[in-house]
Amino acid sequence: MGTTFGKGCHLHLIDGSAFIFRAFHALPPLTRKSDGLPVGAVSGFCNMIHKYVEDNSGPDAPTHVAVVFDKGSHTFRNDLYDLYKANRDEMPEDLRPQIPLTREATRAFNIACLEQEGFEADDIIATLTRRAVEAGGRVTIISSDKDLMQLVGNGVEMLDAMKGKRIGVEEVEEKFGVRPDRVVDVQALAGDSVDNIPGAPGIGIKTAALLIQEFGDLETLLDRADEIPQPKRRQTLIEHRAQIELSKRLVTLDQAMPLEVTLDDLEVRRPDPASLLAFLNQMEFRTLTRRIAEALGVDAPAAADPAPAAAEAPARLPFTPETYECVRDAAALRGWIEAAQARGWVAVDTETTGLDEMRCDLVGISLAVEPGRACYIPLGHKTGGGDLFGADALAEGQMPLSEALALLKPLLEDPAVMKIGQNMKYDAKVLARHGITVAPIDDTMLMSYAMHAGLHGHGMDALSERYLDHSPIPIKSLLGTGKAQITFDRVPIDEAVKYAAEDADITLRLAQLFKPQLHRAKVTTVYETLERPLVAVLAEMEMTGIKVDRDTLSRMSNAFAQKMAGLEAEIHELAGERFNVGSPKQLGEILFDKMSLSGGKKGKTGAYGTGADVLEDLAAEGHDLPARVLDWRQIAKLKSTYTDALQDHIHPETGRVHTSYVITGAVTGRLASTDPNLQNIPVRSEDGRRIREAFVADAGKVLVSLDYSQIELRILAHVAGIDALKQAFRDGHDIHAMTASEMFDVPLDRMTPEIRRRAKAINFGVIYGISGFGLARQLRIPRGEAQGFIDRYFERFPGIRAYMEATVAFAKANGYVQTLFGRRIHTPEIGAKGPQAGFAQRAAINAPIQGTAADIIRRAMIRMPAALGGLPARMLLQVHDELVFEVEAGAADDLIGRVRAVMEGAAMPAVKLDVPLVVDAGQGANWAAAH
DNA sequence: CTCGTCACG
DNA sequence: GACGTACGTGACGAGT
Repeated sequence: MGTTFGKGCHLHLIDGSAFIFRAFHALPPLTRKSDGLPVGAVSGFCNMIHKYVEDNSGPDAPTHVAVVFDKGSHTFRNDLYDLYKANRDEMPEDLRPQIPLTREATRAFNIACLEQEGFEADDIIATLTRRAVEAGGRVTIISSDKDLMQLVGNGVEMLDAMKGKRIGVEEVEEKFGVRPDRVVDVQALAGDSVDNIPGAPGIGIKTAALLIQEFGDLETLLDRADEIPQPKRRQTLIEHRAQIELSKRLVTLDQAMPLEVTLDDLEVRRPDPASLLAFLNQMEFRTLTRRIAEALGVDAPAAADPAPAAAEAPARLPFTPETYECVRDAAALRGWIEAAQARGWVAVDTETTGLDEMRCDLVGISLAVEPGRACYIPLGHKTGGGDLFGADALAEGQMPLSEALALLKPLLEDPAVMKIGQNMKYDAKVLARHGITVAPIDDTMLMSYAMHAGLHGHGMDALSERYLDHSPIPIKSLLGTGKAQITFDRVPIDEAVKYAAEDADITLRLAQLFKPQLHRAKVTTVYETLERPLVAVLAEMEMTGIKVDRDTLSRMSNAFAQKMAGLEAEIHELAGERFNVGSPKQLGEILFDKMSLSGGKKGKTGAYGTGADVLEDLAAEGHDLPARVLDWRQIAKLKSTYTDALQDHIHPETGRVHTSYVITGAVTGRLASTDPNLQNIPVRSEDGRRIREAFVADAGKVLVSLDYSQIELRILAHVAGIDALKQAFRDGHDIHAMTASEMFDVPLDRMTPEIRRRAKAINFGVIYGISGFGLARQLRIPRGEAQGFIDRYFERFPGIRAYMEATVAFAKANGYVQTLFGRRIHTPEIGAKGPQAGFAQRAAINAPIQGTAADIIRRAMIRMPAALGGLPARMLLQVHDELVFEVEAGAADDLIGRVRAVMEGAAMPAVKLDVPLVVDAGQGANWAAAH
C-alpha cells in the first residue's frame, strides 16, 4: 500500500456496464433458489471478473485496477441534446435489481468500483486514462466499445476480453480509417444510430474517414466545406454544420471531469477470501463458490441457508456489549480498518456534543464490521472537573483526533468499501467539516423509509425494537435530561463504548436485514435512485446555507414590536380589561362570555375556537376587536417565528442560515425542513413577503429561484388520463379558467375572476381528495352549493372520479399506493371505520400525486451537481416545487437555462408524462426579488 | 408535553 | 342518520 502511481505502473480500467449487459444477454435467466431474486447477470458478471483476475495475474499483471459503471441515465450529454440515447430501451425489469449487486460483487472481489452521476463510465475511463498517462504509466481498457477508441495510443490500448483481442493504434485505424486522435471527427460526421448521434446525413464511416484524411481535421473540413467537389456532400456539410459540431461534442469523452478518487486509490488488492466467498454464498452460486474457493486455496463455506433464515440470522445473535472494543491507539485502529477493507463494508456512527452538525464537535467514532463485532474510538472526551473557566482537559487514553482521522480518511473515502449508517447525512456532514468525504454509503433509515413509509417511523431505536427485538441503551441514561443534561464529551469513556459501539452494531445488523428485503419489497430502484443519492446533494446544500441579513430582520422586529404594542392597547381598550392577547383561552372568554358574540363553539378540549376563520367572520359582522386581534396575530407570528427566531439561526462563522432537511420527514416523499424550517417563509401576505428581503445573495452574486408551474395538477391530468386537461396544458392555457369554462359553461372570453377563483379552489380540492364540506368552507358558500359544483366537475371530468375510486380500491386491496416512480406509501388506516376512513381515503388519493411531484424534484436535484459543473453556482434551498440557487451575477442566465432543462426533463426517461412540465424562473438580489 | 394557531407548498 | 372532514409539513406561545 501507499506507492504513488507513476512510471512503471499499469492501470486496468474495466467497462463494468458492458460486462453486465453481456452477462445478462448471453445467459439464460437464472434466479436465486431461496427467494427467486434474479441473479443471472450477477452470476455472469462474477464469472467474467474471476476469469479476468485469473488471466491477469501473470508477469504483465496490472498494478492498479478499477471497474467503472454508468450511473443513472441522465448525463451532461442529455443537456446538450435531449434526444441523446433517447431510442434506448428502458432497462429490463429483471436486470434492474441486479445492478446494485454487481457493485457489491466488485467490492467483494476487493476491486475499486467507480461511478458518478451525470457522467458515463466512458468519461470516468477517459479522465483516469489521461491522468495515468500524464503520470507516466500505461493503461489497458478492458472493453470493445468503439466510443473508447479515441483514447488509444500513447501507452493506452484496449482489450476485448471476450475475443482476447488487443486493440491498438493499428486496429483503430483499421476500423475508423484515421488515427485515434481523429476518431471523434469521423464519429461526428458518421453519426451513430445506436446512441442516436445525428452526424451528417448520408455520410458513413468510409466517407467520413476520406474527408478527414483529406482536410486533416473536422474544423478545417467544415471551414473549407465549399471546396468539396461532390455537390451533394458539400451541401450536406454546409447545411448541417451545427448538427455535426453538436455530434462531436456528444462523442468526445470528458477527460477532465471532477473525480474524487485518485489513481493511488486504485492499487490492486488481494481479495479477502472470507468476504468474497460470503458474497458468492449469499448469491447461492454453488459452482462458482467452489471454483473460487479452490483458486484461493481455502475450503468452500457450507451452502447458504434459504435466504429468509439467513437474513434473520444476524438479528438472532445476542447483543454482548462487554465484547465491544475501545480503540485507544493507531495499531488497534489499523486492525479495524483492515477488517473493514477486507469485507468491503463497515457500519459507521459518529458521536458529537450536539444535534446541530454545523456547530457541534466530534467526540468519537464507532465502527462495526460484523454483527456483534464493533468498536468505539473516543477522541474528544473530557475529564469531569473543569478549571475556573469550565475548559476541561482531554481524558486519558484517547488517540489524537487528527491521527485517527488521518487513518480513517482513506477507508471512509474508499470507493471499494461501503459505509453503512443510520441517517448518514448527519455523520457525513460532521466528517465533511474535518475534510472527509464519506462515499459510497448505505443508509438503514432510508432503506426503512423506502420499504415502510406510512407504517412507522425510521429512527434507530424504533427499528431496533421492531426488527432486531432489541432495545438500545437510551441516550438519556448517559446524558440525563432537562437542566442537568450533559453533552456526550462528558460521558465516561467506558460507558460511551457500550452505547456508541452498540449503535454501529445495530446499524450493521439492520443493513444486513434490510438490504435483501429491498428487492422483495420492490423498492430497490426507489432506494437507489431517489433516496440514497440525495444524501450527498442535501449535505452540500445544508453546509452551503443561505446568507441572511441580521440588520434587516432586527429592524423589522423593532417595527413589529411597536405595532403590536399599539394594537394590544387598542384591544385592551375594546375589551375593557387587560388580558393576554396571545392566549386563545383568554381571548375566547372575552369574545364569547364577556362580549357574548355569536359563533362561539367549543372544541373537544372545552375551549372556544378562535382560529382565523372564526375571527374573520366576526370581523365581517362589524366587530372591531376580532379584526384587531387578527392584525396582532399576523404580526406576532411574523415576529416570533421569523424576524426574531431566524436571527438566532445565523451561524456565527458563516453568517448564513443552515437548515436541515429530513429525507424521511413526510410519508409522501416530500422533504421536511427543520432548525429552522425554511420551507414556510412567508410569501402570501405583503408584510410577510418582506421577510424574504432578508435572504440575500453574497456580494457580486444573485439569487435565482425556479419553480414548477402547477406540477400537481399536471400529474393529476396524466395519472387520471384527462384529455381535456392534458390538451390545455400542452396548449399552455390558463388551467383554472379552462376548468371554469367547462364547468360553468362560460366562454373563456367572458370569464370573470370570481368564477375562475371557484374553479381554482375545486382544482386544488380534487388533489386533496375533495369533499363538499371542505370546499364549502374554503369558498365560504353553503355546503349544498359546493356539492353541486363537485357533482358538475365529476360530470365534466368523469376520469377524475374514476381515478379517485380506483386509487382507494387499490389501497384497500394492497395496503399501499404508489407514485409513478414506484415509491410506495402504506395506508394501514384505509380499512378503518368511522371518521378516520375519510382521512385515510383522501390521504391515499393525494399521496400518489404529491409523491410523484416530490420524486420529480428529487430527480432534478440529484442531477443538478453534474448539470452545474463549471458554473459559479450553488443550490441552496428546496421548497417542494421550487429550487433556489446563488450564482455569480454574470452567469445567472446560463444557470437558468441549465436548471430549467434539468427540471423540465426530470421525469425522463423513467416516466414519459403526457403533459409538459413548465418551470418559471426569477432572479434578484434577495429572495423576494427572485421569486 | 399537548394544544391551538398559522406559516408554507 | 350522524359523524366531522379538504392533502402534506414545522415552530411558536400558552397552559397543562
